[in-house]
Amino acid sequence: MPQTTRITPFQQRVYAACRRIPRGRVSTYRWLGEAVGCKSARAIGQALKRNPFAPEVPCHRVVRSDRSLGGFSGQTSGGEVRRKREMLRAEGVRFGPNDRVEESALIRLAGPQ
DNA sequence: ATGATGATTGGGG
DNA sequence: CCCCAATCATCAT
Repeated sequence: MPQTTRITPFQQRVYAACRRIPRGRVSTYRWLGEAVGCKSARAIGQALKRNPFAPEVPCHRVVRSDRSLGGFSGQTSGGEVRRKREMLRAEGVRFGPNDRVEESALIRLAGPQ
């Protein structure tokens, strides 16, 4: 059983960066990592997966580098991911062919370096 | 401390 | 499509 209540310093940094993604736009696991000084996009996914502040911390606005949706609510495919797409669409994010976020929706957050 | 596990990524076949 | 190595916070031993 994971300690779902414990928020690590790393998670705080990731959530703080995630909060800067405006409505109707999305960023990527990789860019979020750059904004926080972490070279592992997977580690970012780990933190977002344990996000207890959704949707206040908009973890649904983070997608893969190739602009495909990526995971949501602990799943990499299926109904949860489908809802992620719907939430984004409701916020005004446009989608191109085969569930790819439109390029114009991407936002690269400012970070260190 | 050591090993396994991911909401990843870029590269290769 | 599939497989692999690199990456690193977390979790289980």
